[in-house]
Amino acid sequence: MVAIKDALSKDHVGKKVQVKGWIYRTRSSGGIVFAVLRDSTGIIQVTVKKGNVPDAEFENATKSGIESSVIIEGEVAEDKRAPGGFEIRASKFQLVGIAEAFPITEYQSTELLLDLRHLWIRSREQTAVAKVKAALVRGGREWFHDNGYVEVNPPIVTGVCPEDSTTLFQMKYFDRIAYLSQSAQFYLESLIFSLEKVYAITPSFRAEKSRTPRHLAEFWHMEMEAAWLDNDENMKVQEGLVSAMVQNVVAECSEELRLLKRDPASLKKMEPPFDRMKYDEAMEYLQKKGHDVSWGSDLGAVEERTLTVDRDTPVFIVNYPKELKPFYMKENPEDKRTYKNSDLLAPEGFGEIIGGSERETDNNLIIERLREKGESLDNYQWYLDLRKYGSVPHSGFGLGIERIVTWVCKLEHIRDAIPYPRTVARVYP
RNA sequence: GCCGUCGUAGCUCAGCCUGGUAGAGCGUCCGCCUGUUAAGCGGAAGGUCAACGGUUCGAAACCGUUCGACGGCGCCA
Repeated sequence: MVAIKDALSKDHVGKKVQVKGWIYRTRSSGGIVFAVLRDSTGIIQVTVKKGNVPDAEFENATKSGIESSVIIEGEVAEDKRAPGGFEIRASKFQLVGIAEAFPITEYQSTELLLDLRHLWIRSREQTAVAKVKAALVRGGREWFHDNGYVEVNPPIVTGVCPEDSTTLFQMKYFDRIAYLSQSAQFYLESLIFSLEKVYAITPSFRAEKSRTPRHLAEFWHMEMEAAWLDNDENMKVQEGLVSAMVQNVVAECSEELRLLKRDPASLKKMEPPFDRMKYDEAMEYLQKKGHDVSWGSDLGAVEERTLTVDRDTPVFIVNYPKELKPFYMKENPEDKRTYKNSDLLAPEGFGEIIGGSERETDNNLIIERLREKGESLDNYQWYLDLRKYGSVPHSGFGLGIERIVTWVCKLEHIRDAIPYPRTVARVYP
């Protein structure tokens, strides 16, 4: 058995091969059937001529529609008339599983593709995205490993979360209520006191009723937390990690990038350091560009686009006003109106992929901020404990894996960065 | 939560404004075709026009309500 990608080469010309796959396109012309065969590695045209295979097999070839699974044996030939320049001239056509009329045809609506997601994920684009995503994650894991980070497994079912409690998914947990995790941050913070440098890759859940091309209710979260790390060092970790992830895609996914129409040269530029822009500078820049913003304004989708649309590498926006960010961030001693934090925005208008900060170590400040928000301290006792027993300066961040996939694959919508996107309107299939 | 668009054949859509017996392309089925490129030619089947209510002699069309989907904003990663 030969992978289709490998059959498409001069090495195999004149040789007999066996390939297994699914029919991607098919046309017949009386005594000859042209079937384009797809496997996980690529596509190749197969020609089945009457007389070259047993009559019963030829009959099967004429009636096998798109997505029928087949095993083909035949000789590889170079032929300009074949898509891709090579074809297999079948001497055996074994129909394994005949396909009913495939519901996804030339013209498709977004709605249909979402309803038939379990079939649409067979598409070449979805396959390429899945491979790029795997390469990104593997690149990230290797970078963490090479830099002394330990992968840990925080809980998904939790009693308390770092974000706004109105956006938590509630679940019945025996005879009480629990929540699906929005972030592993607090648990990672607890683990740095022994492991010092940790990371986790987990699903995170947000019950935000967001209807945007950047939001999922369930997304994969790559989070890191490290002791003895300040916010500047935190940004160095982020740019090192993101660069390594992207470079791994460049190294391993040239075919997928071609299919996705993403120029690898544009990704090769992702090398540290990334630009840093203070929040104040971002505001000035936006005002110059005609945005109606002032100090204290949040950066919305439109603002992020303006900040990144003309860039070809990511940019950190540093030191946001406190009121725009959560309570656990470290106050910036140089401007007490702000935190020691950063958001990393992907270039070309894609926007935020990472949010990170140095963490507040002063329990009094944390308690004060929680009280201002009207939070019950009871839920946070264990978190406050972390500052009581040998507290250290530390920082961390969360990276949205589907966000980075969307950017690297140049996708129009984040839902195509995951096989089964979970959004307000979709939990099926 | 807010703003917008849409729902007609298996799929993609036209028809709606200006009410009068439901259309096209693709797919499917049948026939022809030994070099097609999501081929070509001929034929056939296929519709409770999202649902409910109203206006009207007459509603896919006009009005209302509901449901569903999609696009955008906010929130975030």
